[in-house]
Amino acid sequence: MAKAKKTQLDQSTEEKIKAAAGIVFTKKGYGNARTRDIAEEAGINLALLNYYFRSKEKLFQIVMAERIEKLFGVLAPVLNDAETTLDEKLEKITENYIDMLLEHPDLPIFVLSEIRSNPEQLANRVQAPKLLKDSVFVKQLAERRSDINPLHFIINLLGMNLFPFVAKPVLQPVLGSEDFYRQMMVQRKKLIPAWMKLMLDHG
Amino acid sequence: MAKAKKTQLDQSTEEKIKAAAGIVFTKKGYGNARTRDIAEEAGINLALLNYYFRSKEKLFQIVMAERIEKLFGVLAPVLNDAETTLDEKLEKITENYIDMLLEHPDLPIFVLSEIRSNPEQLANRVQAPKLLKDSVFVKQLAERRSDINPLHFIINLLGMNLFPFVAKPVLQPVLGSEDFYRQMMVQRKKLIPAWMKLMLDHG
DNA sequence: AAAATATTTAATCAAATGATTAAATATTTT
DNA sequence: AAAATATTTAATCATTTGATTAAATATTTT
Repeated sequence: MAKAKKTQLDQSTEEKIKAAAGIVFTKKGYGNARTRDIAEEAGINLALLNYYFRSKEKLFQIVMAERIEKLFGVLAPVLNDAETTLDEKLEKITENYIDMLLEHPDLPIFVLSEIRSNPEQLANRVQAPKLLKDSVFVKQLAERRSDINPLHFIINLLGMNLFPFVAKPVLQPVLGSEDFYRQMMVQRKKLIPAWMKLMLDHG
Repeated sequence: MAKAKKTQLDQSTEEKIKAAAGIVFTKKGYGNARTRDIAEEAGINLALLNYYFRSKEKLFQIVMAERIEKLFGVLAPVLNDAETTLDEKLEKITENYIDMLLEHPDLPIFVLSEIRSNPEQLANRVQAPKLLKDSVFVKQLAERRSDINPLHFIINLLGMNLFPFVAKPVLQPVLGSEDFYRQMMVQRKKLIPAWMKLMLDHG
């Protein structure tokens, strides 16, 4: 059998296709993406795509699983860290999200819009319920402000972090250059935790 | 010519098709939507769809123009109202948005995701720049807090209002029933202006 | 090197899908 | 009512697109 080299090539070509699929799916969405686009983006033959992954659908599932993990995987470790304070968690989540999203700006809109057009299949992959009920974060919040509904608080935190990326196609023209957009988001790394603390301390 | 009755039927059938297109496009997105789905949803023949609107693309443009107007048209009149205070504007925008979005929950994700997959054609239809630079709202904010960047402030306002709808497919399972989701959003009509005022008064 | 196995491609298929056509039916005008 | 016009449909076309096949090439094992 062709083992050593096979594995090497496998990885290389398979990864190339996966990466290309990620780019094309994320940019166009499942329905607008053509398998030929993906093959071209990967610099390979169309048949090869079906040789490695059985179908467009299968390839999409793999890409989507990675993306969901990337978008929501940031949360769990921070929310459940017993060593950090509530304030530190707000800072950490914001910094992690904005750093990551500056690298992958259309991740949120891609994941959320695909979930919308196929909720029964995708929505359950995000195990948000646990985090929002049993996490250390929720307990810390309850101790400090038992009158604040943790769900509202988390929606605000995620909204301030994710929304500017979801709305990027609309905001970009307002801001002009890509660079100025970036500056705004970097500013928010400090601002968002401050606003969130405001909600904790007053109101 | 068949004028009177023609116009009546025109309206009726044309509107039926447009409404059906709105439903199908909004639910599935352009790429995943089939013209046959739309025809079926409208209860008419496929050919009739092409008789009234030349193509899927043309029909989509019409639906999209309506949706963009619906999503962003709420803003301009309120932001430019010289008769209301800044605080009143925050309340008005929040109430308008949440009332409207409870009726059309997937409007934001639809519009934003279609803009993303076709920015060159759609992004410029939203004339956000003017509102965010010359509006009465921005002037009032500058008078009260010249140190606050109005763009950050508006992103926060829109994020708190729109994000829970953009993320609805993910939040819904957390909340359980549709009814509880609705309750949360109704609560936010009072909460969001309060949080925004907090940012104005402190920080 | 020969055999076995894995990888890649060009060519092709079959189904889905947007669009058209020609004919039938309904409505309006004269 | 007849003619003209508008509306609707069934059938069909042409293209796109996801997928397959059979053959060619490369790689690994023996």
